[in-house]
Amino acid sequence: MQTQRLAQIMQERGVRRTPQRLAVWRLLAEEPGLTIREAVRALEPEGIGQATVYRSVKALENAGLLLGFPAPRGELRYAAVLDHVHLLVCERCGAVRRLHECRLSGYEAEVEQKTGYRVRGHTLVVYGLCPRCREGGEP
Amino acid sequence: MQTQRLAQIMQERGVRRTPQRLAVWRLLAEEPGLTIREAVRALEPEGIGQATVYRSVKALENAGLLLGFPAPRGELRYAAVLDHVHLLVCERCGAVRRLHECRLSGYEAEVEQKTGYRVRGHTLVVYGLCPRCREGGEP
DNA sequence: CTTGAGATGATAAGATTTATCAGGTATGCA
DNA sequence: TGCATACCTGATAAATCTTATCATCTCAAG
Repeated sequence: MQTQRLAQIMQERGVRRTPQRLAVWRLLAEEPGLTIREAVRALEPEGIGQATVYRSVKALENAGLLLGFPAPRGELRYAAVLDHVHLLVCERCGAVRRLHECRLSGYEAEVEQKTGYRVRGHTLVVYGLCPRCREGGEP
Repeated sequence: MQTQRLAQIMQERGVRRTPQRLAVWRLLAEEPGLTIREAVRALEPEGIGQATVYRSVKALENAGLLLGFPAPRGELRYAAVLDHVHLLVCERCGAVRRLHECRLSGYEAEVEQKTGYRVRGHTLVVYGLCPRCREGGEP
């Protein structure tokens, strides 16, 4: 289970491990692509307060355990991650897949060269239509 | 001037060309990396209503003329774009540069192959420290 | 087990975003 | 060019979302 690695990373990065934070992370691992508000509603029945959800998302994102990405309608949606991944998002239904390959380190080095920036990381989101939505008629 | 190309693209994509939308785009071209709210405040003196700014940002983003990206503190920030570009964002001062090279079409094809998704595009944001912030001076 | 820094929940306060509607204006066509 | 109309705008109100506050609780280091 990934729970072990999650615990390890939280430990390493000095992020306190509370049941609420674990619940937030798990929700966004099982259902990636929710907004914070949607997460608030999903966790309400478990007795987790909305302020806590907001704070947890920030803490986890800070620790690199959640990834935010812009979705249609100007929404900011989140997905749980452990390692560096790229996201593949369906523009129609919002389904999110993680892509575990990254060959952009060469690109990063090149950007450093050309710009003088110190590069620390990147976020790549690929947009398209998932197999199911590809088939389906118009939205 | 890019204004010509901008007009052309708006025409092509059926986005109505109003003074307000042009103002929003120009602001985010000169000062990329603003939140919508910051844009609202910047355009208030010009007599552009807040609702209009919100609507314009959505219309322009939809037409691929603005790019949204997640910034620290959970903010969604925007930059004006004409073509497909990658963004280079300074984590400390928020400076935004556009990178006009993209060699990810091969990657997109590969993702299509492997996942069955129909890929329509991608967003790549590289994070780091700009030369000035690298030194340690304040933003 | 003890202890203290930091997290939580409830609620209030504040900020952002959207809805509504009367009036205005870009754009296609004659 | 001038017209008609579909779409846009500004103002304001209403709805949502986000943060602040504070008393209490709990994780985790020793």
